Formats: sequence, C-alpha cells, structure tokens
Amino acid sequence: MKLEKAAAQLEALGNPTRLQLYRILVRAGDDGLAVGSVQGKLDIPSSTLSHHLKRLVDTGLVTQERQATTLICRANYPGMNALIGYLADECCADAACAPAVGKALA
Amino acid sequence: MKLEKAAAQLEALGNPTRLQLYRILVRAGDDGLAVGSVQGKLDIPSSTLSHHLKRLVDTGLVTQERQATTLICRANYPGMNALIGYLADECCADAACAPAVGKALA
DNA sequence: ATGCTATTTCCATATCTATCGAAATTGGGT
DNA sequence: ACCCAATTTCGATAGATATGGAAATAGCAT
Repeated sequence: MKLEKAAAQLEALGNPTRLQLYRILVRAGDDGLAVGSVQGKLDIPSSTLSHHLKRLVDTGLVTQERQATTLICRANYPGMNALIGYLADECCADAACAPAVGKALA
Repeated sequence: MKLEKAAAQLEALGNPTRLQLYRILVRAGDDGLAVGSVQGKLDIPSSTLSHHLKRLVDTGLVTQERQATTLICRANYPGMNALIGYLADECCADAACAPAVGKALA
C-alpha cells in the first residue's frame, strides 16, 4: 500500500462522524445498510451524510450497490485489512509492538 | 478506546507528511530521533515540522524527551497498538476480516 | 553575561473541510 | 407520461488545517 493511499484512508476515518458511520456499516455485516437506514441511525441531514459516505467510498473503505431506489452500503473489509496491515507493518518494524497487536486480535 | 480519541489519532496519521514523520520515528526504534534529525530527513521548515510533531504528541502517538538542547522524539508503540486494536475490533466484528489481519502480522 | 544551537511560538494566509438547505436527479411503480 | 421516494449535486458559509517566515525561548558552554 502506498503511503498516500493509507493517509487518505486514515484521514477518511479520522472524523468522528465518519468513524461512527463506518462502525455502523461494519456492524451491519455483509447485508450492508441502505443510505436511508444509516441516516436514521446517525440523524444527520442526507446531504451531509452523502458527502461523508462519498469520502469513504472514494478512499476504498466502503462499497455501494444499487437495489431499486435504495443504495446499499457495505464496509469493505479487504480495504480495512490492507490499512491495518500497513499500520501494523509500520509499527511492528520494532518487535516491541507485536505482542500488543496479537492481544488485540485474541 | 473512545471513538473520539481514535478519530483524533486517525486524523493525526491521515496527513502524508505526518504519516511519513511517524514512519521515520517508528523506524528509528527505541533510540528515537532528535527533531533536527527528523527535519533533515523530511526537509521541511522547522516551524511546519513542529506543528505536525505537536499534533502527534497531543494525540498520544509520539512521546518526547529532552536531552540537553535537543528533543528526542519516539513513536509511542502502546498508543499505536491501542489504535490498531480499536480498528481491528471494529472491523473484525465480522470474522471475514481476521485472516488478513493475521497475515499482516506474519 | 554572552553566544550558540535547537526548538517553539507568533502571525499571516491560502486552502481544505464540515455542514446543510434547496434544487436536481435517479429509478422504479402506476 | 407521471409521481413518489431515495439519493446526490449545487451553492453558500463558518471554521479548521497546512504552511512557513520571523521572532521568541530554552539550555548549555565559555
């Protein structure tokens, strides 16, 4: 993963509203969630939500799929994995880091 | 970890210059690196560097220690671990994510 | 005390971001 | 064709961020 891309993804997640949004999509699992449903959970105007969502999609952290008039959004796990992997690689260049990461997965 | 704190750390890392800066500190290991040395590697004005560094310190990703006139900076591994752990927890609520994270550690 | 080096703070500014109401669009149903 | 619901785009604004030159500060050495 390129540093630029990692930074873009980190920045995308580095906003409380978007991180919350991403969390919601992760918890929704493979079924995903319609934009409207997400809006119900976040209670923000649709235009604001759309902007945030676009950011997550553009950086590859979320995918979208049309189903009739609704747009289903899903957390893109591989994208997140790549990002976590990048961070782990950067961090775990020093061995002192590895145990705690292992713990996080346990 | 609170969502707000995670978002702040992600935002801090979500800037190419700061991510590069953090990388440099990680690779420097436990010895850390003086601000001046970092500046030599990044080739940016000291005031700009100082701002970015402050951001990383404020969010708990970097620590600093005075040694005479120079300031030694170190990547704060536990801080990064907590962040990676948070992301992994959010992401790996779904099992489909776990294998790739494991791979990143291998 | 003076000077030297390292680093930060002050200040200014250009750019980017977050927010959201209103209007436009998209994609079926009827 | 028309309408309705879902979602996006447009346009505007307040505030945050990134950047860096210049001045201030910190901490030793002499």
